[in-house]
This record gives sequence, C-alpha cells and structure tokens, in this order.
Amino acid sequence: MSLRIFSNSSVYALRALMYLVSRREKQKYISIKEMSETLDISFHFLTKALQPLTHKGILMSSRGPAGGVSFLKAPEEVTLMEIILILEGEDFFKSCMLGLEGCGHQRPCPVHGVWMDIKSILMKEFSSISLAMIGDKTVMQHLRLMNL
Amino acid sequence: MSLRIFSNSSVYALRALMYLVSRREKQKYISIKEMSETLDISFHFLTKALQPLTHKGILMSSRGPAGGVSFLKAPEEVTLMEIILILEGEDFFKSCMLGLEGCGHQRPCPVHGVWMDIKSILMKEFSSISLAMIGDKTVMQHLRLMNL
DNA sequence: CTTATTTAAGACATATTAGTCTTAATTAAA
DNA sequence: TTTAATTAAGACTAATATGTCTTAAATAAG
Ligand code: FES
Ligand code: FES
Repeated sequence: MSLRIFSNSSVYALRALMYLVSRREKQKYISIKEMSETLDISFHFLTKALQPLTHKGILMSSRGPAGGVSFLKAPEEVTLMEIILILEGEDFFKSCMLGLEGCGHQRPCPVHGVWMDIKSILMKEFSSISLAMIGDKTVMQHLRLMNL
Repeated sequence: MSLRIFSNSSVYALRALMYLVSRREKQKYISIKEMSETLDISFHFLTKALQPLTHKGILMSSRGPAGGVSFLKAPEEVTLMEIILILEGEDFFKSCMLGLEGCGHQRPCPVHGVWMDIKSILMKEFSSISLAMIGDKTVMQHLRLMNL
C-alpha cells in the first residue's frame, strides 16, 4: 500500500469541493452528476460522500432541474481542517501511530513524539488553508483534480 | 476513521520489532508466541506479518524448541524507514494526497505542496530513527507497546 | 397538473483487509 | 529416534470499505 491518510469517500468529497470552489460564481448550483463525470467518480457514491457537508452547513443542495450543490458557508471561511473533521470525524487527529488506545492520555508509545509533531503540522497546515485559497490557486496554476 | 498511515499488519510487525529490540541480549531467539501474547496480537497473523522481514534479512528465524526470531541485521543499523519500505512497499512515499496517479510527475494537485512537506518530514524522521534507539528509549522511559 | 430532473436514502453487491485455522517443515531435547 | 515445539505456507472465514442499484422525495419547467 502507499501512504494515504483519508478514506476514498473523503478524498472524493474533497476533490468535489475543490472543483466546486474553483468554479463558483459561474452559476448557483452545480450538479453532482457534472462533478462525478468530470472527476470520474461514481455518481451515487459522491452523492453520499457530500451529504455530511450539507448536513453540517458547509453546502446547500437543491433537487430537481437546475439543482445541485452550492456553498452555504462562504468558502473563504471554510478551512480544510473543518472539512476533514466533518468527513472523517472529530477524533481524526487523536490517534496513536501504533493504533494504541488513548494517545497521550496513557503512557506514550515509542513513536509518540514524532507522531505528535506530524499531527501538529498537519493540523496547522489544514487549519490555515481555506477552500477559497484552494479554488483560486487551482484556477491560476491549472492544478489537477483528476487523473489523465 | 482516525488518522492512520500503516496497515494493521505493518503496525503489528512494528510493535513486535520494538518489543524484540527492547529485550535483545536476553536470549538468542524470542518466540512469536511470546510476542503475540504479550502484545495481544493474533499469533498466526503476526507470524505472517514478520515474514517479509526475515526474507529481507532484517530478522532470522529458527523453528523448533527454543526457536523464534532474532535480529540478523544489527538493530543499530536498521532504520524505521527501511522497515516501513519493506512492510508497505518501496513506493510507500510516492502517493498523492488525493490519490491521483503520479504525484509530482504530472501536473500537481492543489495540496501537492503540503503533502510533499509532510512526506519529507516523515521520511527524514523515519530515516533518522534506528530500532536500537527505539529499544533503548522504550526500556529507559517505560514506553508502551500495547493497550491496557 | 404532469413530467423530467435532480438529490436523499437505503438496500444490495463486490473488493479489500483482517483474522483464523490446518497442515507441513524444521529443530531441539528427551 | 521419537516427541514436542516452533516457524512457514496457504486455504479459508469474517469484517470493513468501496461501489452499484433501486426507490422516494423535491423542484422547476412546460
Ligand atoms: S501513544 Fe502512540 S503516538 Fe501517542
Ligand atoms: S499531486 Fe497530489 S500530492 Fe502530489
């Protein structure tokens, strides 16, 4: 296996959010169908992956013709950190690198120091990046959200 | 889910290695049975998890009474990095954070910079830590390798 | 009001990972 | 040389993650 920190479901939601923010202002709603086809993600799977974000007030959705999803919360105000905690759960950064229970609460494991450093850096980085920043950067630098 | 970078199998092998190195010199071989019971890991699963390490010359094993595993390569000369690449594969650190193919080779994704930074730090840390260091630290600071 | 379009929800199927069990091979000791 | 102990290997099962499909609900347009 290769290094991965997010589930497929979370990665799909993240890519869709990045796509959405990189073409906001174009129209009110963008359909999940369009996103799933552009990003080559299973439509139904993406639909489900995005639902926690609408439930938590990041996105709003509309059914029917011209429906889709759109930002409810301003993307300038949404950090990657917030998204990750919604998608993966509030305890995402509380894990032990060796899978032991209660990292930090009980006696630490031999790699506790390294792991805490890594987690701190990840949290700091993710907290400092807004979806708006990602959208702007993606457009300006022609960054990629899919294969091929 | 919570943040994890290794498979269960790799984590089990790592914990066993740390146990092994923290009580080397006590006897020639330590049985996988003892390790699996002490660390509360499935015996057969741990046996399989450790096999790549014997195949790659990190450990040696002996069957029969008083058998078990022991270090073939001096633990002072074995880095965590080396172990991880054996357990997870040589391409472990070549992944894209969004799961896209060919991180860095093709057009980067929007989080490429952050991800490269994280991967560099991980590689640097893992390369600088030897199993001997972990063993000594574990003994001296009474660090934990199991739950409870 | 009817129809087409779209998200929501959940049942279902498949793939991957994790874990168990059985048998074989090896080794040391009785 | 027989027996017990131990790793090796692989078949098998279980659990989880991933992906598909069907139906329902909502909405806009005709
Ligand atoms: S206890 Fe293992 S990383 Fe904190
Ligand atoms: S291209 Fe995505 S992290 Fe490098």
